[in-house]
Amino acid sequence: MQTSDAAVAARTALVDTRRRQLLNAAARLLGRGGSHSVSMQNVADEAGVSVGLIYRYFGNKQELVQAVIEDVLNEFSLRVAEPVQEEADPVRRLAAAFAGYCSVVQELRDAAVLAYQESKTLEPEGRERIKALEVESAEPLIAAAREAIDAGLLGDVDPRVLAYGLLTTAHLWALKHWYFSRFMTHEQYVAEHTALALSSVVRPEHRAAYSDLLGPLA
Amino acid sequence: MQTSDAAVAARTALVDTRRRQLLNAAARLLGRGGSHSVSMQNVADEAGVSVGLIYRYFGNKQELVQAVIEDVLNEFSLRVAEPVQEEADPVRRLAAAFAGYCSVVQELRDAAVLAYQESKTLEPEGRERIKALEVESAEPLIAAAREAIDAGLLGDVDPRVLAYGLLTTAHLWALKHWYFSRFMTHEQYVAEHTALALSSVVRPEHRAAYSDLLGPLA
Amino acid sequence: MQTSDAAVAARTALVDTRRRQLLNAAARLLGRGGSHSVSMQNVADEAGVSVGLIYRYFGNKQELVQAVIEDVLNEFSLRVAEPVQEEADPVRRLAAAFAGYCSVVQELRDAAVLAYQESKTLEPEGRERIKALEVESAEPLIAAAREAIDAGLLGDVDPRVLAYGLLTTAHLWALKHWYFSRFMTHEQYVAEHTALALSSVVRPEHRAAYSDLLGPLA
Amino acid sequence: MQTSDAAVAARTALVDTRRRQLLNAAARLLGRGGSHSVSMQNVADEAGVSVGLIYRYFGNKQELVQAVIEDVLNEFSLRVAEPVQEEADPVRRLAAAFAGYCSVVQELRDAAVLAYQESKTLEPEGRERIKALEVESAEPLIAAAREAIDAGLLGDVDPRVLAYGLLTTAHLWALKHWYFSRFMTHEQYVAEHTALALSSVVRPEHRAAYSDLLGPLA
DNA sequence: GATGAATGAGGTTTCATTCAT
DNA sequence: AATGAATGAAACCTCATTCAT
Repeated sequence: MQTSDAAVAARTALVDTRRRQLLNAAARLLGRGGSHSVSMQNVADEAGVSVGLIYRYFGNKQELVQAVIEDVLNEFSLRVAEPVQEEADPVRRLAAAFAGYCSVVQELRDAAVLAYQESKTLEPEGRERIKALEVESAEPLIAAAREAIDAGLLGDVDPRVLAYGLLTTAHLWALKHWYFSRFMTHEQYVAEHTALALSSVVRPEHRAAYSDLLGPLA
Repeated sequence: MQTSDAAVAARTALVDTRRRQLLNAAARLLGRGGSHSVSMQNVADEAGVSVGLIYRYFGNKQELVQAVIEDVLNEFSLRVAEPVQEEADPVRRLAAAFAGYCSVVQELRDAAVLAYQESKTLEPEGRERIKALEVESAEPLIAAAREAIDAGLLGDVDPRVLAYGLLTTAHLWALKHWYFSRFMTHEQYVAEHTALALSSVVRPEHRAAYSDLLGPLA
Repeated sequence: MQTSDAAVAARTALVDTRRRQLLNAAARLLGRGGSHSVSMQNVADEAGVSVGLIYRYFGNKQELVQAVIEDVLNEFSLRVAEPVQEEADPVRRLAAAFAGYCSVVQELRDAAVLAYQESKTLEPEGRERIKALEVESAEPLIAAAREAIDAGLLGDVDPRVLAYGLLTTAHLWALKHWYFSRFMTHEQYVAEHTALALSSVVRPEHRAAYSDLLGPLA
Repeated sequence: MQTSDAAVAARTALVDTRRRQLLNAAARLLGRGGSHSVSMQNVADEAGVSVGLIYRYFGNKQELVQAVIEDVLNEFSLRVAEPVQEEADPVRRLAAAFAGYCSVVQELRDAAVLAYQESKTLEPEGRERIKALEVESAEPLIAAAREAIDAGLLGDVDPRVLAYGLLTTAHLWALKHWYFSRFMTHEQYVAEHTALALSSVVRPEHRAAYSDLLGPLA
């Protein structure tokens, strides 16, 4: 039936809208007051709905928290994929992916970090899913690193170690923002860490080609 | 009076013992079940004492949590100071300090990381004290980096950025231990990150002198 | 919208009902077992609701206790206003106001007195509000006394001293009810104290006019 | 045995000293912070002894509180007895007894009142003993009133009603001291209430004899 | 006699969750 | 679909009381 189809579509759309509305509200609260301020009542108030309604879209609080974290991790994957595809050179792809991570972190700041921390309170099953998503979100970096190594552009290094190091460096800004912002901007932070990371692995014979990324360490 | 003196000494010793007992119990719980599992009842049970007793040694829960975090941070400072003093060469001092951090992280693992995260729930005043301790615990690294730079051993880099990068790398093992332990030991992790960090900043003309630290990236 | 209006009205009514239900429960407990027996659990049980619900209507225990006391004081003001307005003669107005106080005391008995006593445990701000309400509730008595003095019906006396003396005399029945009830009824108590108070201040030349109030002391 | 006798005497003296020390400490706390501030720990601190020691002199907290109240009531009896004996005239004896009460109240202020209030938390048996003591402490007033009535000095009034009224008036200063002290001193308060009470009951033909007590109401 | 560390029941408060409307 | 009043388990904290020293 057409009506039924339309109704189903409308319902699905509403479900998505509501879920998004609630996830955003929760993320906003996380950013503002830390995990401590995420109560079901607060989420409801922040989203402008009733407490009861949350339970029509998320089975319980854990499911909501899990969804918020997965949402952030998905944002990472999405926001990194695009800049990566535009770069042909694998080293520049690596740098672009790192810059992508950094921009998501800068944007979501507290929410990004706090979402992580909350993960200790989740069920093992949910934790596994989050770990998987995290590994997945690191893939573009690992892939770029591996290709650069295979192309002989980088020295002998484990691509996973390199990639995770960059990923953590991206988060470091959110975690220690209170310290770094005393003496540098986020742009400087990204540039300096890009230079540091690349200068450690780019083979001497290719350094000249990336002098724009390596800066004074070229 | 001997008795009085002895009594006072005994009391002081007891206070210290109890505080340590409670801090350890809390740290153990943090490591096992995350901040979520640190209730006063749980700490009491874990320490084998009654709830009420905790309040003779810590004014309230926040004070206890604050003390746990400060305790961990002090442990960092202590454990890093020693290896650093034994090295004459500033670059090796940097490496030794990093290794010191890593060994504390390895030992306290979860407690180290989770203690940090909990800090979001503390009072601003306490947070400031923790930040100060953290900056202080990074000092040996920053000092070593600065001396190495002044000695012309390292390239042009901000010693604070370098130092905090290493500090975070040390924590990274605790945070992503579930990932890295799949394919490397903690020793390999330390060695590889030491090599990565140094190879990015040691001037080409001095690389040969540190080939033992730089490994394949030498 | 009708529904909305009706809903709002229903909610307001519910809020009022619940507050009253809880205030009454607390007052009942005060009367029965003293302030000692007013625990949130007891209030909840007495009112037939859950503990948590109390916190939807009162922010914390102090607010509840404060509200109970203010409620009693308001009852005094209300119950005294009416009989006072019906009397044209200021001396009779004074007597009517006193009788009004006494009847409230008789009805609320213990709650009335205990509510007072509890006030020592309140915040300074709340205490001030209670004092203000108390002074306010004494106003009708003071006003009547002042008019009677101005009309030359009473001797030279401070109307505030006279009024507060009567107010306390009213409370005295609640406080020492266990003593007086051995040998007199509440009606006799009111009559005797009315006579005592008036005979001390009514000028000799007007005593005859109030012989019904003065009784044997006329 | 002499030694034994002396030892017993010394022990008894110590017991009395300690009891007094603790009662005074408790009374001081009552006066300062209300019944709320009377915890065994606070009493111990205030008295400069350990918590455990209190239990060698009072079986439990209730016994201590009971003793504090009885102590205050005894103070009333003692302090009223003396001035009463010095007056030959029964009306002046009544006034002297009232003044005695007032001076104890003024001295013990809060403790006097708060001691009463606490009584609701005591065991029925203890309450009865307190009531008995209270009635007893009112005896001098009642006796004086009765004699004055028998001597034809006062009008037809129940001596118990008159006596208890005066007793409450004495307490009124402690209870509403915050109000009265705005516009009168304690001396004025005592004088005015003495005048009020006497003018209500002294027979017209004897008023002249007590014009010093009756003041402007003479 | 005296101490004060230790206990644990009981009080206040919060918050995830349910359910009648 | 949506509401929010109601619940009650569980958290934090206090304090009367005991007992080894």
